[in-house]
Amino acid sequence: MHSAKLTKGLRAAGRRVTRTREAVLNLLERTPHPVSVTEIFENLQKEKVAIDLVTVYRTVHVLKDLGLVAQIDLHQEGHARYEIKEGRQHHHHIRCQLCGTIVDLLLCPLKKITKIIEAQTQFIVDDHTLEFTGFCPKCR
Amino acid sequence: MHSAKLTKGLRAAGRRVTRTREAVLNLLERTPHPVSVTEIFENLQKEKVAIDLVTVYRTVHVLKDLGLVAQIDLHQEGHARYEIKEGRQHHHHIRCQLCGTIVDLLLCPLKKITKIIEAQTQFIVDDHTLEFTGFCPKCR
DNA sequence: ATGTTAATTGCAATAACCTTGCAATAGCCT
DNA sequence: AGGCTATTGCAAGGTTATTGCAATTAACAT
Repeated sequence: MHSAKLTKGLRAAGRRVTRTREAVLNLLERTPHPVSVTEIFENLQKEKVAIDLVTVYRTVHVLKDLGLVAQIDLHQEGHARYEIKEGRQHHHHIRCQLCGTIVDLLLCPLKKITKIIEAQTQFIVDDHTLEFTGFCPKCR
Repeated sequence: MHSAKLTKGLRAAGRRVTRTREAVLNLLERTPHPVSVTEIFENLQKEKVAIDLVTVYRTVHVLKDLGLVAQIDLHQEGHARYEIKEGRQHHHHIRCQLCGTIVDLLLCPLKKITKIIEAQTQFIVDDHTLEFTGFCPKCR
């Protein structure tokens, strides 16, 4: 219910540990898939946590800057999602085109590919995004 | 300067061949990287093609529905891009984090992976998106 | 504990991107 | 050429995200 990483990170950045930051991070820790700002806001409201939507936007930015949370932009969704980074290995997602269910993929086939791309393009590769879409077991 | 595919596709869908649709498709055919709606609009204005921004939005939707154009959503850009599909093989992109340059990648390592993912998740995989980010030769 | 200082919050307003409603325009068919 | 109706331009509206500012509150010193 209380994150040492959060306190440490905020302090190191000259920022403050607040109720809202703990509430948002805690919600993300309990949520097993990437969630939108609106979903964070609505879920906190259900739990009677008083927070403004704007504060949620600002908070996910702070958590992202601290490296505690990752921003996930799924194809054609029109809004960002966020998921906890701490304690999770690098992974990608697959999303159902019909019901919107998002499932984690625990493999990433791109480590070897990166070197090939660097040789081909003369870029230094820093990051990548990968997403699959299709039909989930219920909708197929 | 005139696309048979466009005429054929539009007719088949009970739609009309118009000056603006030809102008947008033609611009995309001449542009070697994915462009935003605003870029399409500005480039056409430079070429003295009279067209409204709203019409550009509507036109890229039509071209996408016809399968002539692909929508590309790059990570954290906040707007869609579009590129010509006709005559181009399946590919992905790498984008420079500093100057924004987008370069095509002519390889796709995901065909084999798809089967593994289908076995793992019980999804039927329909599509995927892949994007690399990093630093281009000029900015590295 | 209490006061001081500055980061944070909530609210309203604004921005960016995209869509919709509707009258005027212009393809397309006969 | 004339008529039907898809398309366009303009204005308005929608959604997601950001910014300005006064009120609040965390953090620190006394």
